[in-house]
Amino acid sequence: MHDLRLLRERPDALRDALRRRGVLDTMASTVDRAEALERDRRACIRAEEEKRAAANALTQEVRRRKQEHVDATDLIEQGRVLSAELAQLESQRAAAESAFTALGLEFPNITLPDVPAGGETANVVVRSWGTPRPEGGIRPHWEVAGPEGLGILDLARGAKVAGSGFVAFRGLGARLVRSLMTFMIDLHTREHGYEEVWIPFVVNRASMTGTAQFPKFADDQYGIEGDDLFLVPTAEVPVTNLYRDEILDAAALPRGFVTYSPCFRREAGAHGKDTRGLLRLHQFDKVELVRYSTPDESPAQLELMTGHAEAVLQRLGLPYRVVLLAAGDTGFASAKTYDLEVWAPGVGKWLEVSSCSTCTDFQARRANIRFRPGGASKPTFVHTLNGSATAFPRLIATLLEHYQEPGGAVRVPDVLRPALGVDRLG
RNA sequence: GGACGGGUGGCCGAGUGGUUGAAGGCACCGGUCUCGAAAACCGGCAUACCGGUGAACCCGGUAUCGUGAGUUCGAAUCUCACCCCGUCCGCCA
Repeated sequence: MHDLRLLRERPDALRDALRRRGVLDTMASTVDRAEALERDRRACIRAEEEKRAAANALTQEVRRRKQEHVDATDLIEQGRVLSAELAQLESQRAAAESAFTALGLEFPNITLPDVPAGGETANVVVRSWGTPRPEGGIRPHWEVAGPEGLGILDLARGAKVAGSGFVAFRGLGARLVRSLMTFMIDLHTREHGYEEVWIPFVVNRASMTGTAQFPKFADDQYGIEGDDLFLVPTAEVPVTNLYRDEILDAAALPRGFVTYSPCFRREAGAHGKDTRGLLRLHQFDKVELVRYSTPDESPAQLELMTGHAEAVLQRLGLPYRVVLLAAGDTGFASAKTYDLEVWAPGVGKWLEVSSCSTCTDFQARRANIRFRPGGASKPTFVHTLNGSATAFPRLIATLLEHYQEPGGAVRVPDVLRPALGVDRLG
């Protein structure tokens, strides 16, 4: 959600932002309707407040007469009429208001000026690190990890107990997951200054709306039967909502939180696309970074946080590239996003293992997260940022492929050896 | 899940139908006093929205006492539903 005054004061700027995302055509009528509703809403407010002022004055007069023991039945009758008219206006305004608010939630964030316009093809590789390993002779991770190979990944039994898109890690595979969690959280707390948090893995509707999964992406979420609760699609939701409806201490900004969580996604509409092995799951694990910042500092904070995510890949020795997403490929809540992609020589593709975004004040408005700049002045919205650092399954896939040896064994990077207890798999 | 108690401004805490946006206290800000500080005293101290020439300042209006709905000319105060907190019971990792 933006400052909805934008709609009133600079509708062209809003239209331009939608054009850069390539959604202006589909949203044009939404903009028009929102503008009309906003006019209605304000007209209603004026009329209603005028009438209410009259009703309040009348009430005072009734009270005065009663104190003086003068008959007030005529005024009470007038009040009754006013009150009925008021109820009429109120419901009219409430209708316009809720329609307007609902529409407001449909608008994506406005991308920053340095984000290229256009769709996926306009994405820009801004830098890369390490040397991608050539594809020749490297088997895809699902072959080396499966029951015929290392036996650390059990796709069939994961599917049996839950369904396709759910996996079981076994033995050193399970231990690898646990090692990654420890490695990443330790890195971010000890070297990057993040506060570690452990959070609920289910959230309520308000939290989902705060970070903008709702209402637009409700179909992608798992809901819990009988309760108005939802499995977290990313730890960004509970962590960003930790400070919903609060005013933060300006002196404590910027600040960062790191957490582990499983992530649950229905992936509605993504069936059949890159679904082999660990490429796309309904449940996966991830270490997530969330930062709160003042508006001034947030662009630099995005660079900083992206660097923190990159550090994970560098420590693991995995070649990667940093991609600045074009406006049309940038997530709904994000104003600017860098994807981190690691080369997977077995699959022969760059795999996205991290997505680092600044949501500017978009989520902060929805979730009402503010800070008081310079002591006494009015509270303003913080900027929220989030980034995976990193997601496990695709990272495991690239580890299994990048460090694969001719016989199918896999070398373990140094940083994981202490926690894993071995220096090679197989 | 059951029973009872409770949710009032940054905090504590009065207030059971009518100048109550809300007593009092604390905290905070400004001032007087003081060499300075403390104490004391004086004053200030919510937010959002609508409008007054779409700035700042100021002025008028409206809303807000957990949330929503209802009763009433009028609701912090009465009714209902829901949410949250506490205590006890049950159940349970």
